Amino acid sequence: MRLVIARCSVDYVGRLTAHLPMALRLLLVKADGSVSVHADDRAYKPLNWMSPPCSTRETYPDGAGGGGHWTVTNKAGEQLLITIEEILHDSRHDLGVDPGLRKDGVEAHLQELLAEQIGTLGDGYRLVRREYPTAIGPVDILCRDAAGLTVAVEIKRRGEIDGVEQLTRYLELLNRDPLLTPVRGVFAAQAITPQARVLAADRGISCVTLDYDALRGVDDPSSRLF
Amino acid sequence: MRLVIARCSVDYVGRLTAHLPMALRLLLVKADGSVSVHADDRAYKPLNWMSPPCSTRETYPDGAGGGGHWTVTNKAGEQLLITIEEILHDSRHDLGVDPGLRKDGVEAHLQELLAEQIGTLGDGYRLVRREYPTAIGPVDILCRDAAGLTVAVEIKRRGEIDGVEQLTRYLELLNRDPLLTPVRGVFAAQAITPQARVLAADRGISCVTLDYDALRGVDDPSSRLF
DNA sequence: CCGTAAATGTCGTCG
DNA sequence: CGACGACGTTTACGG
Repeated sequence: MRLVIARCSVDYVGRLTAHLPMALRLLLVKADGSVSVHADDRAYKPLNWMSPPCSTRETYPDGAGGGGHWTVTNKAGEQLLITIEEILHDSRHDLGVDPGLRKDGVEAHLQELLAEQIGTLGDGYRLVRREYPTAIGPVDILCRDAAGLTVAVEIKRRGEIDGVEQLTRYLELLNRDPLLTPVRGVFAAQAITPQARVLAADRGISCVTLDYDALRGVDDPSSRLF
Repeated sequence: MRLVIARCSVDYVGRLTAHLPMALRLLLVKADGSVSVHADDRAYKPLNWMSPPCSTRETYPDGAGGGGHWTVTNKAGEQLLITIEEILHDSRHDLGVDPGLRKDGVEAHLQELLAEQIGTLGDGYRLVRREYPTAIGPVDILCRDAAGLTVAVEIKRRGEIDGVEQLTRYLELLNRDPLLTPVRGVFAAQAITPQARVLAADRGISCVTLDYDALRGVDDPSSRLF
């Protein structure tokens, strides 16, 4: 990883054109060749960047002390042009390969847990399958209730209006299948906004709030007392 | 801006829980107090971060040379806990305020171009107006076809399912206006996904792919030969 | 590699 | 402050 603090201007020509006037910024060059330009605010987003794979050509017409140009190019022909007036800091550091991030609490995990414990939705529920395919995308969970009627479940971490819309589209399609219809909808999330509840009720979709810790608790062997 | 290269492990507890095992990484502390943790790959996204506003508490129990803890907290109570084993580099740089990015547009430009060249949609089409107002927001373009029937156009750079939903809502409203009904829908984008096409067809909405260069070419004076 | 959905999305704007 | 839509979205996952 190379860290450069420099007075520079930046031009990006690619999916759009963008320009940064001359100012002091951090140039971050990573081991994969990627380049990002950071201002002194906003944690997440660089002002400008080039994602890997890409390559950089550096030129310093007036020698090592003077200004220079970096031209960063990728396969698609997108370009990041960095014009450097002055370099205030330039250091390199070998970090090695990162062991990577372990996440807990995402939607995929919720889906796994609910599929394993489909009885959470009601007694006698049986799983048909996860990621049940339709022409407009997979339904999170398809199952049958105690009466044998089909139920489509959409799972979100946060239940908002667009999730209800998504489930509505699936239900419309699924209900055209004579082998499945009538298909009922269940909207399951850790938290559901009032707006989403109103829309769901209007569409005849029932809402279920999921207790992540409870679902995980039943599943996690380490939490069992016996 | 403060740049720290350190052997560290990181735990995030907030909207989810995440853990990074001990490894060499870049810690980037910006003037707004934000903190991000970068590995030596990927230009855009840090491994972990805390967005501003947030505050950091640093403790070094064994003195300046030894390991330490950074606890970064925000208003919502989310926490980023950084355990530092060793610091290899630590520098501060005053960058000042950035003049900011100038972008040269995408979707707005597409809309202008298509409005100017509404005949792209078919012979005899006439523009009624851009940004035609409705109760739930403006329709990108309203026009009439050769037969004088009303057509609502939704324009996206990338045509996906959300765009079809948006246009559907507009059509529902517009068709309640006795002066306009029947209103037909056209979904126009540089590229349209298969599932968006399926949904559009299902809703009786036609799809048009836009050639940005061709639209611009007709418009751009610099490309004219005479 | 393409298509689709999730994201600690982030970041504007507008009510 | 919350909802909505755009983003050079980026990123992960499945066929």
